[in-house]
Amino acid sequence: MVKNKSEEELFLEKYDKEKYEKISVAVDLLVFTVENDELKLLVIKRNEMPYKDYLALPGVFVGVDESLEEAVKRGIREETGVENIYFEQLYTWGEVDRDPRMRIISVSYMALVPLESLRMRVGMRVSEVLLMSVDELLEQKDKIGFDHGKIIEYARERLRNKVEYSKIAFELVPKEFTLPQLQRIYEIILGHPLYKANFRKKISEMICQTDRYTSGNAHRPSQYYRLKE
Amino acid sequence: MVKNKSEEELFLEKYDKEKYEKISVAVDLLVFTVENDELKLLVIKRNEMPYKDYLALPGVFVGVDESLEEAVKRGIREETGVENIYFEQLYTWGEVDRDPRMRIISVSYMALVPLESLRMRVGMRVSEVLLMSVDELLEQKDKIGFDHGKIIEYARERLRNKVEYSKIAFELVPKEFTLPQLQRIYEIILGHPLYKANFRKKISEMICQTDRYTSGNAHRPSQYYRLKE
DNA sequence: ATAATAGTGTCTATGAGACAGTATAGC
DNA sequence: GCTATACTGTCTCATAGACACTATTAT
Repeated sequence: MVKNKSEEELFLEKYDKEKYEKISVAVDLLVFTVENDELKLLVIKRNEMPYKDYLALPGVFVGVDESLEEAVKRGIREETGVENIYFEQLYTWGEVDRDPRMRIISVSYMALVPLESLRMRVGMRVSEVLLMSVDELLEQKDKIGFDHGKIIEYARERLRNKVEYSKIAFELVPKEFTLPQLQRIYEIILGHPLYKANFRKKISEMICQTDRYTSGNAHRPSQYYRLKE
Repeated sequence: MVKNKSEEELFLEKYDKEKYEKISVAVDLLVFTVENDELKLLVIKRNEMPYKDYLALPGVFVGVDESLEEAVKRGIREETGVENIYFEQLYTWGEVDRDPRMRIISVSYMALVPLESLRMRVGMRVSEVLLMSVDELLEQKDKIGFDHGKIIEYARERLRNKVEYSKIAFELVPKEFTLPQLQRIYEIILGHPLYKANFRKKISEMICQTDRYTSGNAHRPSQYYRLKE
């Protein structure tokens, strides 16, 4: 008796045969920070083929006994030395030919870290890690390897959107911050200036005062705040 | 005589083990539709261990030579018989123990299909596919296998959010639809009634009239519209 | 005419945006 | 007092929400 195989059955046969050729899974990291009034991203300069001398996102392969989040934490630790920073999943990229060496599906994660935390770890790095302006990066996408240019664009867009309706920007300032400082972060991410009074009204319910003030500047000092709760 | 294993032997053991233990990648499908004034989801009743007799999301493994999107299209075709429906990536789930058989990372995709398109394909299905109310499903999460209950909640939340700021609800009605019909879709997804006049103002710039009207009802007929562009 | 649903006009409260004003430090 | 930046008050306009009203079909 001839039985028609379902597509799934046929697929599983093929799948079994190609077991040795299975898909690799990686996490790609988009570590953002703000430096010199610019949004910057942690990238590496590749010193191997493929895409030798191109820029690329740092990333690690996901181990069989490792969750995606564990892989992300490990990757962040390896590339920056910092721990316990904010991150969130962005998108999963699965085109067949996105890596010429082999089939790699990559789950991208965006991490935000205040420059101060990153600075503490400067010099610890082994491989060639750079902080580059996101605007400049996206102006010369031909220097970015793999599909990472597209991923960076996606992340920047997500960051812009999320700044508007979430508290994500607070991840880019120290625990205590001034409002002009925070406003600068918003403006840099959004790419346009904001009105002081409106900005303060908008975030007023998210913050609470401290009794500390800036000092040493030839103008009125500004008060330090912290995130509420 | 006890013989130490050669390096070659050890390597082969390790290689073999890793070969077998690599990560598998699947796509899980959340096919939503609206039936009888309820938001419904396509689920399957499992007839195998693990989670035999539990409900679960349909899904397929991603082939080595297949993109994520190709896998999704294949899965949707296999489970519903329909083609060319809207879908978008939701989230990627990567806990180590989420499937007791083996390490599977699953990329979840949400698909929306008007009931009319689904109806055309009813009876084509092989395995046991059900259309179940999302509310009822989430009230009895203990009957849902794997981490799929969590995934369904995530998807429902995303759908709710996205209805508010996108044109996603139009994917659940036929190409030509009446405004009361569309409003009903919005209300079902959001879970609360809307004011007619406000609803119409809000979507007025997304739609354009046709010259067709409903007929045969004992009340004023309603006009058919279509999505602009 | 009535019942039932389709469709519209408009008042109000809320919030975003724009701008002008006041406050306080170092020099 | 001057300069530079911090901080605040308030007007306007667009929009979301609430509600009352009119319109059109079959019976």
